[in-house]
Parts: sequence; structure tokens; C-alpha cells
Amino acid sequence: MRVPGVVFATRELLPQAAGDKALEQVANVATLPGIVRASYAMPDVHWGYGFPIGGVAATDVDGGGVISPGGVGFDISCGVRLLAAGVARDELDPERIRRVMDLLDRTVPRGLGRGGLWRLSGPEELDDLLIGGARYAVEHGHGVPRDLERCEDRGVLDGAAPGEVSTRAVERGLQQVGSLGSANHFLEVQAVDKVHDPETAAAFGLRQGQVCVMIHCGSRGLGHQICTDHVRAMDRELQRYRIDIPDRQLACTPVDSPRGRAYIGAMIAAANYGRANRQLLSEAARRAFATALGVGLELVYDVSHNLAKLETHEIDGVARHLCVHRKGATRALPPGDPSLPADLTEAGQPVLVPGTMGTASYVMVGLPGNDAFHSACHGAGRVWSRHQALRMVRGERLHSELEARGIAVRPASYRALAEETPDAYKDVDAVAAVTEGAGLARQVARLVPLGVCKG
DNA sequence: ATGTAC
Repeated sequence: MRVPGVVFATRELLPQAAGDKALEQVANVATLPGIVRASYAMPDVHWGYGFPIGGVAATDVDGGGVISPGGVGFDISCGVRLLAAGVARDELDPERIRRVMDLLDRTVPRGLGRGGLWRLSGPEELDDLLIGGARYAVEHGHGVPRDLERCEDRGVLDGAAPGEVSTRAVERGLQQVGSLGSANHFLEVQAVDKVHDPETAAAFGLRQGQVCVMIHCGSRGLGHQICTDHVRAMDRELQRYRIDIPDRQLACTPVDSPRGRAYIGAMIAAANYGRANRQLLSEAARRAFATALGVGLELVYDVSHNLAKLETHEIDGVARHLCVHRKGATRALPPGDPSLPADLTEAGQPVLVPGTMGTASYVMVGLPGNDAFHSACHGAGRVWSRHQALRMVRGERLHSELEARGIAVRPASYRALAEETPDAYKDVDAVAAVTEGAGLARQVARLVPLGVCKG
């Protein structure tokens, strides 16, 4: 290990299933060339591909630091978007919630494969979207300019290289703009159940009882294919760069190399695709809310939790150019950060933490003094594998249990629903509390689900 | 996460 491994957790939140490799992965990441400060794990850490999910690692770009696709994840730019509805929970009876959920059920594309909301004209237009991200979507009528003000990076990262995206990735991506996908992805109707910090909540446009929409999805088959392509290419070139790693899933290459630049260009293209995807899904939610309830949805924030970003941080008193990998970890900018939108500068960055369909989700806010390169948790974190969840739970039964608790569930499939049983996850309330206790971010509001449109 | 395998 070149640096320590630092895990923010209580004993209860530590991965402890027999054979779980998450902590070993924290140590493996600490061996990467150019890593600085520490290999970090957030309280929701669990076993992933190469890097743990919930892992944060920064490498020194000018000191031979590497970039690793496994430190970003297969679902490049997977992230969360929160919208605030112009209606309160006590204004909606169960019948009106059913009505909007039925409409979402019919209009939100989801599940493995399947088409998306936006049929692009062809590869040329996809290239434009990979370069323009959510901004491209808004320019083509999918949303309003204010949406972009509330997106990380204003909805688009510079530096996309569509030429580094394989034709196979393009083929997969063409049909899926505006689709949730499956597994833990969802579109939920939620209500603010508790406000921990009224002043910050107000700055975010949230108040007690407020109905919200939370969208969790990523870059679908396009991001997955880019990850697959570039892991393979880096794996073949490890010896050329004399990189010695304890796990081939950590395949990596210097950031400042042709292969590193190629991956970053493709990764940014996928990031922009993921942002456009969430923008399209927001518009579907807006149509459903307008039709069923006659109310609008204002964007609170949109943030990725699977991404590597080139950022400047001070290391031992010197400003360094770093490649910060956040895999299942949310950037959490503190108040005053210049890259925040003007109306959030005083409050800090909203940190969106989706829980499970039967429990809570959190809105947190970034804090000063976060040594993990301004990063925080991204969710509850799995404790059961999907396979184990399927052995323990039947989707039909879970569906009726959630409905009996007043949560309207619209699943893509019962199998996928069972895999996502709340029992398969850590206690999100504990994850949020420990994230705050560790000084990574502060709790602002707790949200509970009213309806779940499940991928 | 994922047309759940080149």
C-alpha cells in the first residue's frame, strides 16, 4: 500500500458477510500508482468490480497517477436527480397518487434492453448528445434552461471524445436515451418526512411534507460497453507501462497517456449521456405530474456518483492536479465553492442519497474540511448479493407488503423487485448519520417513498 | 450496472 486505507463506518456498517472482499479492495486501491492521501471508503461501502462501491481515490496526474475504469464503475455517470413538486403530501389522497403512478408506469421506459423516450436520428446526432449532455437535451426542447443551473457541471462536461466510443457502444446507446434501466435504478415519488436543517432545506427549495421526484439512473448500455472496451484495452497494456496491481480488475493506465486520455474522453461522453438521460426522464415525470395532478416539478439538483474528475486539491500544502475517482460516492462541495450555482453558494451542494424502495432517502449538504476530496456516501449500500436476495424474497410478496404499507409499486419485473428488497441493504438512516458523524456531509432532509417506478 | 459470455 502506498497510502493508508480509511473506512468511514461503524462496526455495524462494515462489510462483514463471509467472503466479502470490500475491505481487501480498499487496500488494493491503495497500491495504485500516483495515489495520494488515502484510499477511502464511504459508510455505504460494499464489494464491487476492482474498486469497492463507495470508494474514493485520487491520483496525482503530474506524478504518473493512473485512471482506472474500475474506479468509475460499469455504469459511468450513474447518478441521482431530485425534483420538487408544487404540491404537499397532505394534498394528495391515495387515489391521486395511484393515478400519477399509473401514468408513470405507462410512460417511463425501464427494464433490461427496451427503448428510450428520445429516438435519435442516428450516430451523428448521438455524437452531438455525447458532446452536449443535458444542455443538448434542453436545447432540443427537453426541459428548461433553469434545469441546467441545478445540474453538476451545468449538465455537460467538456472533453467528450465520441471517436473513442466504439460502434458497439453507439449501437447500444442509440435506442436508450430516456430510459431507467434495471437493478437499483428507479423513479420514485417521495415526500419530505423530516427536515433536519430548515435553512438549507429552504435554500434547496424543500420543506416539510413536500412531494418530490427522485430519479436514479445512468448511461445504460453505452456506458457499460465503454467500460468493457477500455478495461480490456488497459488490461492488455499493463506491462507496457510496468504497472503492477494486485487484481486485474484494477486495470489502469497513466492519466497522462494516449490510453488514459482515450478513456477519459469516452468516459466524459458517457457522463454526458447519463445527464441527458436523467433530463429526458425528468420531462416524462413532468408530463405525468402535469396531466395527473396539474402541478410542476422544479429541479433541486442532479449529481453523478460514478465518475472520475480532474480536480485541483491541496496536498501537503501544495495545489495538485488530481484525478478523483468516485465510485458509488457523491461529490459534496462545501458552502462557498466557486463551482456551485450562485443560488447555492451560501448553502453548499445538495448531496442526494437514495435509499431503498421501502425505506428512506436523504438530502445532505457538503461541508468544509472533508478530506476525502469532498466526497460522501451515495446510498444505503448492499449487504446481500442479488443471488442471496432472490433466495430470501419473492417479488410478488414484497410487492403486496409494500402496497400494504401505502407505497404504490410499479415494478418492471418481480425478479428485479425481489433483488432490490430493502432487506438486501444497510440501514440508510445509519448510513446518513455516520456520514454526518464522520464530517463528510450534513443531513438536510429525510424523504420517504409514496410510489416507486422500478427499473 | 449490463442485449447477466467472445
